[in-house]
Amino acid sequence: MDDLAATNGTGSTSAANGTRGADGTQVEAPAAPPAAPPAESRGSRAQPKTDKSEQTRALILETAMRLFQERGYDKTTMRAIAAEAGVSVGNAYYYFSSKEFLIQGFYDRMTYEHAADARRRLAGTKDFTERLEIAVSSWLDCAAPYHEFAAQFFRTAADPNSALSPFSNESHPARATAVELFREVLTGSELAPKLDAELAELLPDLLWLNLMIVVLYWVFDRTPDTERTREYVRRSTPMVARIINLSRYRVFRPIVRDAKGLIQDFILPTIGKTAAK
Amino acid sequence: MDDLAATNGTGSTSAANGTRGADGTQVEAPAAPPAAPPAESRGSRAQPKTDKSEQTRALILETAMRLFQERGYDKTTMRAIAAEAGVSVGNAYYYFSSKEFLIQGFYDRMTYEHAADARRRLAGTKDFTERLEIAVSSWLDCAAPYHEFAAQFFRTAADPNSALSPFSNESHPARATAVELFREVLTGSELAPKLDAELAELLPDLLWLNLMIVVLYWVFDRTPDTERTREYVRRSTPMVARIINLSRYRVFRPIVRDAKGLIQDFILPTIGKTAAK
DNA sequence: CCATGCTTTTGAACGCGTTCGAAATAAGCG
DNA sequence: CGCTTATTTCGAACGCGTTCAAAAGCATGG
Repeated sequence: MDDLAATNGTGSTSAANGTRGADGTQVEAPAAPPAAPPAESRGSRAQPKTDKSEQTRALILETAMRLFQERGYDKTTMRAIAAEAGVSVGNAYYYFSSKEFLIQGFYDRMTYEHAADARRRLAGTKDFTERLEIAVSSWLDCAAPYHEFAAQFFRTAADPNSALSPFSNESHPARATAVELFREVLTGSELAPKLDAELAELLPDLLWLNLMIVVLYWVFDRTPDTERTREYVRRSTPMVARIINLSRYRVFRPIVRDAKGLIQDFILPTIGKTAAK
Repeated sequence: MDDLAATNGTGSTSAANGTRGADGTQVEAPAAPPAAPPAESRGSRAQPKTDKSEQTRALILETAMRLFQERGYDKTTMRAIAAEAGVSVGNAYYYFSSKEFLIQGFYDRMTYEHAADARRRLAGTKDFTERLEIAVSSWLDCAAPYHEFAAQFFRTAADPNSALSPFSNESHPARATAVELFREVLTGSELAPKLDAELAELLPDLLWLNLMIVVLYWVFDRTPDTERTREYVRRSTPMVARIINLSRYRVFRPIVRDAKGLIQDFILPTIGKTAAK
């Protein structure tokens, strides 16, 4: 029960540590047009002044992420992280005000890798259903190595008191990155021009919500290689696409209008979109 | 911030200790047709043998629940519970294998009170939309005193590794109680006979899922008296009812059929319904 | 009456996340 | 260079959930 990472089924973006510079800052982005790097600044204690301090911070984060993957979240103690990184516990807390904030960095990176991987795989595909499935499947691939550990992350995300929750934390950079990806999923398809402009404006956020549901499913999925979740995505994606498509027809107008209002007034404001009324 | 219970709208089963037999088993059920009592047996360490042991167990649970309400979950330490109950920490762990299992009892009781309160308020109402809103609003009322504390519970529920999660724990008694309530919400309305039998079979679980969404919203709601959630319920309930109603019409047949399949194959099995295929 | 085997109870001890005052180091300044 | 101030590093210590070996109670039966 030591080498959990071995269950990773996907060949893509396999090296977890390789694509990272010695100073810990992102140096990859081989083919990712927009999308800013994680900018792992929030959640820290104080913005680092010197170079060396930035290095220490990065070192601690790298070490933590490596140990999380190797041993899981609970079994990775702050003392172990500090020891492995060659610093004191107090020093770790100087840069990360709690163990949870280390997850933040983890999640940010994964989201960024997901966006990059998805964009790579989306190139050339025009069909909306296919594009949506690619985007979601790409997430499953990128998240696969962290499945066990992700349960802990999800637990944290479900805590409204936590600053990490993608629901409550409005300026969560990872959320913005993911929503932007889904915007591209939509605009890059031949479905986009046919849709009501107002609805099209909401869709990226809704598709992100759809991803969150998949994530929920995935977290609870215990089948090998989360095969069941993959099946669920194969099955549910065409339905999601169909519902969106049907929204254009007359009969569905009133219900779509109501749903739009409900989402605009009650859902989006809650997840960060500040009254795009 | 001491008397949270004062905001509780329902006058039902007010005394925390009163309606409990000397042997600790439930003896209330003044007017609740089906619905088994919480049966706070699971999650314990070993089934108690003697009378005195059952008393000790009940005393610890009562004390814990009282302190949770008074101080919140995190600030209520196991040592404090033990001290307040007049036992040792080790003894508390003899009856409850972890602090989480104390929540179980808490949640079970709340669910039971909700079912009772909702049934009382449902009497005489036939309109499905109204009935659904009553059931959900009743939950909000019953849960109101525990809003702050509930965040912690939700966090626990979102952990797939926890035995408490209503999602992963198939035989969660609270879930069965709640689903049964929604079955009555449906069957007691004049909408029920008009629906497709197969769909009607799924609906109680789906309405419970709908409640879970409301709970999610509620947990994150920071407005006073969770007024925003109440508004959300007022707004979303008619829409849910309308969608169910529309499912009868021809145009919606194919999409409803697909959704039904998806739910049967992927959703219900995950939340405990063992392949009602 | 003691011996035996069970359930119940105890509280010291462990490992954890986290805090905090103080030491070490670096940076500005006359 | 010394002095002062800010930044960074340290590690002992605190309070927590949890564990465990041992003690205490308690029934049974010889």
